Amino acid sequence: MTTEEKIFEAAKIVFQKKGFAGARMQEIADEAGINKAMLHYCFKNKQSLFEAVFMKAFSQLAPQVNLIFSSNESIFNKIRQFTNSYITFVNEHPFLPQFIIQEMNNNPEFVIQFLNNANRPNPSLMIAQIEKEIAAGIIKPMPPKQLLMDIFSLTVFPFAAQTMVKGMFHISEIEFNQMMEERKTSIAELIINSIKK
Amino acid sequence: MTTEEKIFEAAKIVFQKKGFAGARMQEIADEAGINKAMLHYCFKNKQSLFEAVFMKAFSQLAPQVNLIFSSNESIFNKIRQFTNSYITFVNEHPFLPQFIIQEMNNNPEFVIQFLNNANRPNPSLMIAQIEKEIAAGIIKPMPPKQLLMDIFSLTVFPFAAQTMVKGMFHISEIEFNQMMEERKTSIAELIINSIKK
DNA sequence: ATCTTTGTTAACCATTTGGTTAAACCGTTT
DNA sequence: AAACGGTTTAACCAAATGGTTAACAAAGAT
Repeated sequence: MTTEEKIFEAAKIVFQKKGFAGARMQEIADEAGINKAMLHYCFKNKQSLFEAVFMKAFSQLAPQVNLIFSSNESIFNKIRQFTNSYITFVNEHPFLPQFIIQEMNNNPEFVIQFLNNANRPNPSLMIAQIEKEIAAGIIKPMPPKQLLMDIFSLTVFPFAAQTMVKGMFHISEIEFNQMMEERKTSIAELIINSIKK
Repeated sequence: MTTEEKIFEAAKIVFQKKGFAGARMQEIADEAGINKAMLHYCFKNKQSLFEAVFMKAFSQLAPQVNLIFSSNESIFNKIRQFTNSYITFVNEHPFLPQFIIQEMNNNPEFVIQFLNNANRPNPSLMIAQIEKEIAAGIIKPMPPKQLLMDIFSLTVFPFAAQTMVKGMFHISEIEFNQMMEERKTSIAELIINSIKK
């Protein structure tokens, strides 16, 4: 692993744990096991190091979302694929959703950047498909954006609110993961049942 | 409004916008229109000012959650009441959910404090009721915690991920609020439909 | 061998930031 | 009006923090 990679991995850990404002350059250096000056040798400054980490995180997650938006499957199968693949992915990167949501709320200017990102989540195709399937009488009439919001909510929220969920239900990491495993299919069936005519 | 109240309100605004680490005492003082030294005259330090704000926020939100947990209604009516009253409440405090989730993730030690809070959300009664109604054949068999997670996810997530949702759907504040208004009933019916035998 | 480029570090610097202090302000009491 | 108490402020301070510098090491290139 090159020094730059070591720094990047360390920055990922620290930024995801503390957020942009809470992260300390020294802590990142310690985590990477190198001198603080190296951070500025490899990356311009805190901001650009953060942006590198954030954009990488986002561009890992975005394609997962686009799976549901642009495949040729029926709505039902898209939903099944999405909940499954999204939860599988996030299980291996459990801090990504809360990290992205938090930093987007704190630095709304990022929203502009991510809207220009090449593989940004683009819901318009999916919305069109929903409208078509409603018109065809396959699913019940409903605002497409609400359906998308339902899917995202059920899938993403438990990860975003992980700490609180674990605390409130008194469950361990392992039990939490088991619940998420169950949700891979239960969420999809919940949604499908509710929209199927 | 007393000076202490002015400070508290200003702190609420700044902490909710920037988080604990991102907030600056000077910015809070400016927002309150008073001298920085007054902050330390009224509150011991940044940490204790933050805790006051956070605990107030939490103790405003927690009772809303307990509505669903401890009333004597049927599950169906509890769900209807909860989605409605929670969304109504959060519409007037739109930053509370993301604030609480964010700071809980960043300072997990708060989870301990909030678990000792008198009016903490305590799901055990609700879980017992769900189990009873399953046994009675009123609702379909399912893990009670999953049902609670579904309810929370659908209700809280759109607020917690507000900035991203607005950005992805290209919707304004007003359209967002309209969507949330619709969700007051649509979420409840979605859940009820899915669990009703 | 030595020159050059790249990688790495310890020490340093400027600014920001949370927090303090001592004096001023102001309404109330005497 | 003088003394007193709580309130408010300008100026100040020490520590933390992001960032820089200049020296040093390692590895190729000539």
